[in-house]
Amino acid sequence: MDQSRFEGTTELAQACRVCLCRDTALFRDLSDEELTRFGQLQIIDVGFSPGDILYRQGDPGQAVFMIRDGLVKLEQFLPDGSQRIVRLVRGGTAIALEALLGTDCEHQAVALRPTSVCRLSCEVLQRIEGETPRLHRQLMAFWHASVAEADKWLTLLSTGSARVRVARLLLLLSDGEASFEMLSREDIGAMLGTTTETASRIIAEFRRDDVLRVVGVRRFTVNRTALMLISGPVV
Amino acid sequence: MDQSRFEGTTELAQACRVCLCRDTALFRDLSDEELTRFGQLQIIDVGFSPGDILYRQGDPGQAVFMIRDGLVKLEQFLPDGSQRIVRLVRGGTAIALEALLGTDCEHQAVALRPTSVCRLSCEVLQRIEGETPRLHRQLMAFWHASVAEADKWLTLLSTGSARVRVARLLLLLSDGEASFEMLSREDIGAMLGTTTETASRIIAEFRRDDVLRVVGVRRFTVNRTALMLISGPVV
DNA sequence: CGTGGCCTTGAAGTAAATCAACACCAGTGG
DNA sequence: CCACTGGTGTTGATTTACTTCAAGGCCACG
Repeated sequence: MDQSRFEGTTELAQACRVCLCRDTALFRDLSDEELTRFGQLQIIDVGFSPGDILYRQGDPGQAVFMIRDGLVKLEQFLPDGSQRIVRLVRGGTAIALEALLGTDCEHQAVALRPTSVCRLSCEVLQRIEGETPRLHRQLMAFWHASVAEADKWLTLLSTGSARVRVARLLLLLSDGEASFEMLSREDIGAMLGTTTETASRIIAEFRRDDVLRVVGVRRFTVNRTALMLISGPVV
Repeated sequence: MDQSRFEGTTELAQACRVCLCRDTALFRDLSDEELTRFGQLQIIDVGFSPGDILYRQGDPGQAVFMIRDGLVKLEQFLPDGSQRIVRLVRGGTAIALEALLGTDCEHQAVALRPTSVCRLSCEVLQRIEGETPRLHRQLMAFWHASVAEADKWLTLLSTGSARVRVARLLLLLSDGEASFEMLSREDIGAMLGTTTETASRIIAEFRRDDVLRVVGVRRFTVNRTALMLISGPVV
């Protein structure tokens, strides 16, 4: 928030035309004419550093956030103060969609890596939505992605032994890339529903067994086939 | 499926006008005129008995199901054959929403109690959607409900000790009603990510401690204050 | 050169899985 | 009617997995 690296409303039709959003996201289906028209509206480009809070649980929902690049955790707090990370989101994801329904924010969103975001004010989105039904399909796709991701976390990251769950998480984190930046043990615990100690122990074990290899500060490569063996008793 | 108790396409504008859907659900915002118009379309009223499968994971998504009454579990299978119940849904919920996006069914839906359902074919819904933007808001509300429920399950039913999770589940199951019908220990295990034995042991313990009381075959009443004490170290 | 934050590790205790047996009941067929 | 069966729930004994509590290491940072 306070540590935002850049922020502005400058010529957004222009910005969106070139930015990632154009290809992957919300306005993909809009014509150039429409884009130009909406460009006048309040769409704000924001940057966050690791640890920055995009919004807090219970905040009035006034905007949807379109992640352009980076990594963000969505966490929920229980009445007793404990917390659980319910999802990680990367570039191409829309979060705080509940704002469109006038609901308060249901999660706290915290950047885990340097992250750039489009902040789309709700009123604007609702206006656009009324005018261009094509946006609906896109919005539905984002809703769908949220549900699918939530279900995936439940089945993959909350089922089975801690060892299996860590393996599955590492597979997800390392997906596609050659190496990846490890998260804090505390976050891993909060994602898997374990203590930080068990997360640490299992990761240490994976390193000893050469399933994980250190390639830099907090950077690792994984042995995907080994992880798949651990994660799924595929018989 | 084969055990459907009733099924038909009879005068649906009429049916919807009187059925629960009218008040709680998808077409709540439509005018009578619109309802009549859509009544000609393919909306099928189906009944299921406990154990019946509404649809299977991987089925081509051709329809959205609006639960009118009853109880349905949504489960996902892991490659190794194990499974996890990701949500329970009751009357007033829409499921298989992913069908609207042309995706295959992501869950298997199984009735746990006698259940009545409106089956809304996708093409129809999409056509209606194009004509009446008001339906969007309603659809978004259903998407939102799915995400919110999924997140709730993750935070409440997959976090903490088995005892705490069982307590939270019982609070959810008994919500509002004086007594409720207990689910099989196997299903409870599949919801909480435990074995059936631990589910059984904890429920037996709750009975011994008078937190649960038997009031009929598979029917129980709960001591909600006791459960709340167990479920949340609310300090 | 401390200091604080994160990670690791150990030892001990506890919670849950596992394996196995049995009770209970509804349904089935003698 | 009884004996048999399969499904579901309960319970016990044992092993294993995880938490808890505690200590110490490592490293970035002031």
